[in-house]
Amino acid sequence: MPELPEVEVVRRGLERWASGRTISEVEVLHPRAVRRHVAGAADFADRLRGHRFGPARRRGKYLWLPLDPGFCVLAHLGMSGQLLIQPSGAPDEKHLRIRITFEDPDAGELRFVDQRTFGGLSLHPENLALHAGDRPTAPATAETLPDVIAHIARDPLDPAFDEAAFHAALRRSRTTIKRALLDQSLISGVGNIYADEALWRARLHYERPTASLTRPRTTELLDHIRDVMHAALAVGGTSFDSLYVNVNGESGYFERSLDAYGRADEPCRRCGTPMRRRPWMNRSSYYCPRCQPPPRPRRSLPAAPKRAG
DNA sequence: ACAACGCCCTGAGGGC
DNA sequence: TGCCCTCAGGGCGTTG
Repeated sequence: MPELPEVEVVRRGLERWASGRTISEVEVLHPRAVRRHVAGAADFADRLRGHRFGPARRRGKYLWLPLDPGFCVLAHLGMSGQLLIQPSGAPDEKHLRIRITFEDPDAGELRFVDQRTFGGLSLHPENLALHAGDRPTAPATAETLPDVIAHIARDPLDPAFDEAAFHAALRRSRTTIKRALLDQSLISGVGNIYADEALWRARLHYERPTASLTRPRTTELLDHIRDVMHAALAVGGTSFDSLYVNVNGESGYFERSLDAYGRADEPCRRCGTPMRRRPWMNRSSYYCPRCQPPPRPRRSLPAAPKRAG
């Protein structure tokens, strides 16, 4: 389940093994892998052929490689997607969906492998854009963004992440904290696993109303998100120094270092209380019932917080 | 406008 | 052995 740290590791691998290469051929083996490319698989292949990949970029869980100025190939790994560099002629993976070969025969080939087909590749214009979450008064940056992900907010590791704007959005919103963390238009790169980890570290229950968070609490939560992501990056970032673009969503970090996710009935690493799993939004939330007590129910539906001045 | 739900998809694993 | 059910869940289109 690739979240920001895993996707960043893939970006680094692409930067090393794909950027600067010129594409010779593209083979789409499953149409669903290019479903976001509305013009279809043949058009996708035709428009890539002969172009050269620029530097690998990332926004949240999205990756892209610029081609000619003005357009780019965008990738999302979904749940199970992998981008691999394999030697030419290596046996096809069972769930190989797209193969991109390079003019340099020694460069191997770039493969998109995806069991569950939630991920995919597509071609898009790349525009100068005022990014979601940016202050209108912020100085214009020279950054460009694929048009279809202009709504994706910056991630918490981005130096330009606007913490004040994020906190203001939390105060304004009538939702709960975990929903907000998974809302990629508010903050990007956080998925179910890192949300549960950061909430455990911050001792916040997943149903805590966002409007009740103080600014210091928001800052603390963001710091925990950054810490857990940096820890995952430190582990995952070490294993891509081969011909593989490491993509495996399971960076090894999972088994060893998770404090909340997947630990139902196991003792909380802080207080020993058995951890709980609760069904939540067609998925699961893991938390410690003692360290992360549920918020007290409101007498009535909370009105949007009004603050004078 | 905003919040929340349902669907897309495949394979692993459990129960019987 | 095999069948059916549940679970994993990011993002987007639809509904409320």
